[in-house]
Amino acid sequence: MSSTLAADLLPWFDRHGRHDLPWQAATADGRRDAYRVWLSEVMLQQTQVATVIPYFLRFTEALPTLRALAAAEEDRVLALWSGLGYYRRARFLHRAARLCMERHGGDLPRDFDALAALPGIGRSTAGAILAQAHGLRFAILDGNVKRVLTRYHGIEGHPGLGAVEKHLWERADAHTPHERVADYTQAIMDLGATVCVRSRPLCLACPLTEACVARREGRTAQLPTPRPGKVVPTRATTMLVLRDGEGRVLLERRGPSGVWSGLWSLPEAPGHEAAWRLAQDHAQLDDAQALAPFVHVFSHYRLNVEPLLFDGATARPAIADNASLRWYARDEWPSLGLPAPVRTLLETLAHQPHHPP
DNA sequence: GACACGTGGTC
DNA sequence: TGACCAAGTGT
Repeated sequence: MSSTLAADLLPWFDRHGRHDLPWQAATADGRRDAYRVWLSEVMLQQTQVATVIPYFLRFTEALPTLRALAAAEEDRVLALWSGLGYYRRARFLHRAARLCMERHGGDLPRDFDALAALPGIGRSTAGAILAQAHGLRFAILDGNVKRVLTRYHGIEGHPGLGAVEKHLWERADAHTPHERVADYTQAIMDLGATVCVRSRPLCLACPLTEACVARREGRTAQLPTPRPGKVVPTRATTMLVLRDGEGRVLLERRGPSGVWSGLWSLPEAPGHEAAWRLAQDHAQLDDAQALAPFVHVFSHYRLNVEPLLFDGATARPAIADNASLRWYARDEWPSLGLPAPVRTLLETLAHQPHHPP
């Protein structure tokens, strides 16, 4: 298929695109570091640029190369990811780095199939890495591209549906030019992020406005077709804050599956009674204090959390401090992979200690 | 194909 | 305020 989309888009990109994102820095040979491109693409999965930038800077400062990432402990990787969400991405990233050391001589492969075979790298991320780092002609199809293309072509149906997505991949591939592929993929994402935004797109500033079906037919507000709504369930849990006389808190490493997998979190129980029983397994205590309950919203359910503070606990050392259950002092918290609400809760508590009810 | 998987911003 | 969802992938 012949297309003027790329030809219309690239001049706009040269003037209005984003050219100074931290992962765009060129190496000495004018290329981009594949490791940094990979890391940025994974961090950017389902996550916006403004959120990612500080995490990216911190991560690359701590682990500047694929080799350094592969050599790092998983706990360290999760600590660097802490607060960014979708923690499985970090575990996949780490595992993939080690696979690259074993299988690919310490580099990311430049072959699409080998790249997409690595954990956490799907079709779009593999295409982005090959295009951005190596200038190879591969299409991407992320949320930005889906939004631009559904409007540009007037494509109905939720982009997450298989048939719609298949159609979009065909369009995405057809529009990908043979020259300036890295710039093109960045350009179409920039357009989606800054002009063809979800609500109130800036069509007057859009270089594609003349050929855009949604614009011509007045359907920009209806496209892309929203996700079919569904009711999210609500769950409840009691989180135990066991704190000893020195301000150390008992944390538990979560299992390999489910939410917050691999992260250090507070021990949980189904209710206050069970919480008391669990607490007494780990420490000698005299009293508990109910802290302010809060709601944490995940993508697929709401979690009502009732934190229960057991202060002045005396640890039973026979039980505590094994591989997945440890008392951690406050100055150790920054180096742990903690779920965002747990970090918030602990920091809030540390700032306001010893408040009787 | 449907669902699991985080968090924070927007309107 | 709450629904919606943002540079997706794996099961």
